Amino acid sequence: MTRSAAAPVLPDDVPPPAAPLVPAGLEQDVGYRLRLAQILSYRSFEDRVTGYGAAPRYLGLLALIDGNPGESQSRLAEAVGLQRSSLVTILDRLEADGILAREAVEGDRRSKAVTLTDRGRQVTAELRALAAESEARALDGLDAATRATLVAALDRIIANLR
Amino acid sequence: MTRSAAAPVLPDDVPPPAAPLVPAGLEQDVGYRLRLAQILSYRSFEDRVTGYGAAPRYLGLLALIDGNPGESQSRLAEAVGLQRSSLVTILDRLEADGILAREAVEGDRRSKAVTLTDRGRQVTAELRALAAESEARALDGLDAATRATLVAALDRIIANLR
DNA sequence: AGGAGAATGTTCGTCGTCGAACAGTTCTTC
DNA sequence: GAAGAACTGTTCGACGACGAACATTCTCCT
Repeated sequence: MTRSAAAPVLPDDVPPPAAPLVPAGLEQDVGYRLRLAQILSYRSFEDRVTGYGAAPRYLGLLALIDGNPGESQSRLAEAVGLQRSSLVTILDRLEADGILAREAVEGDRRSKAVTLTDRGRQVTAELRALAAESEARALDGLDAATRATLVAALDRIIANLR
Repeated sequence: MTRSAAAPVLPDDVPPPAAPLVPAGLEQDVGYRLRLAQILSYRSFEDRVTGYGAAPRYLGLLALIDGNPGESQSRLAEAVGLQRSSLVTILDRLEADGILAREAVEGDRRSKAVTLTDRGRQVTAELRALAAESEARALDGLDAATRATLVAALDRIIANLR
């Protein structure tokens, strides 16, 4: 990073690529990177995908319902790290869009079983493919072993904080 | 997940620990984990720290200003992954709290140089210590090599998406 | 010079998320 | 069995972040 004493030959009419700012004292902080990586990753995915309404933002939720049909709203909320109350609005919209359905569950008249519709499953599948593309860009340059370590480490963090 | 044919010996009056739900098709997805880990990590930190007003939420920003005093709002916003317009409100409050200051920069009357006050530096230092505690909990069980790989991988992801 | 274009910080309307409350239902415990 | 606690989904008010505008200032070109 230190500019060598030997002046560069080419005229630097091109400004240096604006060395990324580094937070003092958080040089090794994981939380800081976690937040930044998440914001950028999310944005890059949403910018790339259009025409699916609110679904892309909630792909994680949709995949969760897909893999665990009939689950209650409470458990879904906890699994995706959202508040029960927040989930209500989200499910309202996705239900209005014909992507999922809330059905009565026999044996407990309080809770509702959340399920994907056929259309919901199709939309989820398409979004999954787009997410995979987006993720490939994000993970470019990381070999398989590093990716595996990354996934395992994140899982451990999630488990520690749950 | 399939229940073995051999019935468990102990009476399971204790319900199974509610096996965490897994999103179908995203079993290896990094974006999903990134978001979840970030939400939980953030929440755990904010729950643990009280009495600092709005500062904890913006520790990353404060550390950034601490390490790069005099930087413009635009560059700060980009570095921390926020919108320029969002940063205005945040800086307004932190400035009102006496944590930072916006000074005129000579040579460009558009931009303003953001700096920490003495009090701001002290608050940042205290929050940094608290963040380190919180992070220790999150990273429990990960050895030094794994942590280093994690940090490097996140840095790479951030660089790829920037 | 001088005018088009870009960059800076800012305001404003919109929307998503939270947290505290609530009514209805189920569980627990005496 | 009946009352109290615990859980379900829900509503409502408060607040944060966004995106599109804007006025001001700077830069670049010819």
